[in-house]
Amino acid sequence: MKKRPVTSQQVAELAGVSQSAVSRCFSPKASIAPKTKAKVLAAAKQLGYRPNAIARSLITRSSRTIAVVMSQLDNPFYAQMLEYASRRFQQHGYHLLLFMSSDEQETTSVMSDILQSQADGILMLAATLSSSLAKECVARGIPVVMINRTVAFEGVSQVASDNYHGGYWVGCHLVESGCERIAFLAGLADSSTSSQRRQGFLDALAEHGAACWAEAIGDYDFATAQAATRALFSRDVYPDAVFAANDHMAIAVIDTLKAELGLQVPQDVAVVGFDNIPVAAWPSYQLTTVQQPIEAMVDEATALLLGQIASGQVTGERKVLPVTPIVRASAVSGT
Amino acid sequence: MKKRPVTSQQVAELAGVSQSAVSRCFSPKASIAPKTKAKVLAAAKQLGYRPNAIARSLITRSSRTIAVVMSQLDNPFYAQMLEYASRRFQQHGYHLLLFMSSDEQETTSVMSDILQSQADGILMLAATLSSSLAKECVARGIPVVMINRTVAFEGVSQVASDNYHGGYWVGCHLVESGCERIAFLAGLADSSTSSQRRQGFLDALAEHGAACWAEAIGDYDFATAQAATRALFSRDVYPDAVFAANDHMAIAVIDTLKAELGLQVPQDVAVVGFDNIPVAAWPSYQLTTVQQPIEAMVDEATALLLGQIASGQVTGERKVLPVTPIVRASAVSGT
DNA sequence: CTGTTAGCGCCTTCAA
DNA sequence: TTGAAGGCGCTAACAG
Repeated sequence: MKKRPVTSQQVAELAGVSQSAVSRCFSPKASIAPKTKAKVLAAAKQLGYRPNAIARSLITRSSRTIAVVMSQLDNPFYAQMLEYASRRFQQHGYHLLLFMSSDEQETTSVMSDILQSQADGILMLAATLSSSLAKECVARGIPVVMINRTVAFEGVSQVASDNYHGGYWVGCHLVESGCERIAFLAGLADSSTSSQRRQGFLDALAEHGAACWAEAIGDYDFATAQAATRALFSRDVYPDAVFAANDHMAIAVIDTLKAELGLQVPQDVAVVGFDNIPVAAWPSYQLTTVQQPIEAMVDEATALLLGQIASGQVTGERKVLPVTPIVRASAVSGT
Repeated sequence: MKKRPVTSQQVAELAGVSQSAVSRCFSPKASIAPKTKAKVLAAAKQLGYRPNAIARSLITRSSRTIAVVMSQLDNPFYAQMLEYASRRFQQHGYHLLLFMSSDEQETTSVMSDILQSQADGILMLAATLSSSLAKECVARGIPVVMINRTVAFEGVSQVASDNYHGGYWVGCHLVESGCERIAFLAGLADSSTSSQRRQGFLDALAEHGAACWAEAIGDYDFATAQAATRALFSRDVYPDAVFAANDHMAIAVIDTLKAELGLQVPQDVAVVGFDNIPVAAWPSYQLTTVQQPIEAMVDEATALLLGQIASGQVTGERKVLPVTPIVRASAVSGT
């Protein structure tokens, strides 16, 4: 059966001091005589005492907890982000409460749980928030940082990589490589990442006097991207280059081209992705892509959250971090 | 600045009832007159009241939180598990507190945080616990369930797939396919998963009058597995089959064989993995493997944790779930 | 530096 | 069914 945990009161009795003396021994900044501290720690060890973080939170009004809302963990890009974020916050004495939410409706119910959980801050990884919910967080003074997603509301902070210039680079690279029938495979229709990458890409083509030859939607999903690829290549004249809005889909494109359509990459079709997930570097793919600075993005988000928590001010800041083109075999210059 | 949240006291005043009446409106099983409840809910909505879960936990002594300890999130197999587990617990009104821990030493410090967090249960995904720590959890009545890892201590529950028979099947399959120089690529040396798979595999070979031709260690890591592959194939006579202890490494083997060594799979070398991660099904790999029942494993772990939390009894149970061979092109019968 | 005294926001007996 | 009262385990003034 569940035993009642040891309390600071019991430690105090054993050590022959007051309960608050025990409390002070476990608060970094409290002043306590070394001698009493030793007595208390001895008693605590003997009883197996651990401070109750719940009780502490109640009075300090700080749970030292960050709620993380994610939409997909099957994309290694976001899995990496989560792992790094967890370690980062752990370093600062914060813990992550994980919530999965696929759509905005689910997010609403999840946010209710988050608000009750008294999380000190909210980190959204590729998940969106309705503006009414965002408003409530701001009203309550809970900082929210969104990574790679945009919300039309003042007060929530946003961290993103420079999707526009990433897309722009891809456009330039493909045109300069001599490609003439360039297709774009979009991610989720309503995601800012996909539309910004697309816009930069289209602008680059336009500046070179070129245009996008075909477009399709892959929803950032493997199977959907495969279907889209089949559609794009179903006619006699097909694209000689595909820019997929992320690596996950680019891999799907390459596999479909090679295995189903008997086409070579990059000889027949050049393929470019976005993210630079580990798979992109594998010998079988050698995917040319645009690297997002995962760690820098998380560092920025961490700083934003912790800063706002410390100051008690929620400020809707926007950070855009530079991306890095990675040229591999799937789309080389001069193909 | 951070506003003080609305309390049940304030709601009570606005509704003209006592604070305990408000409390009862937010407890499912409490009895309350419909009329009062309506008044209270109206007042609560007007003020934007949300019950404070921290305060509730303090008195109910239940945080409705499960601590999850993971070692690697870059292996999609465990990312999938985490996602599914999160949704599963969410359904039951529990939330996950995420902790990353690479080695047993780090686990020790992480466990200290977990114990303080008052988590109602602990789920370990491919992470190990020292027996002293396990002992402490049991002593405190906190149920622990480990997935795919073993600990030499009574009291913690364990869920695993049938690694032995999975390995056994692989051994049979490769011998029956006519392979004669079969190599094994181990995962982490001290992991039960790797050693059980190996044992089943060796037993199968022995029963067929065969033996393992070579062994190497890949630590469940991509780069290490690549290096191991180079070593295995550095001599004139090299293996005609490789059984990698998981898919992640099997993919590394295939890539290294194809890209660096100019060998064909399965014509020159048959390759088999373990897990059946999504990548295994991709056209470029078509990896023959042994599928672990992810959802069944998590369901089992969930049931064990919630059952023990409900009963207040921690019982060290062991569940072994059946695996499913998946034959794809990387190692077919009669090669 | 130490003990005493109030609560943090809520649940839960106990009477009414 | 409802209100009043007493904590849950701890931190944070305040005196001493």
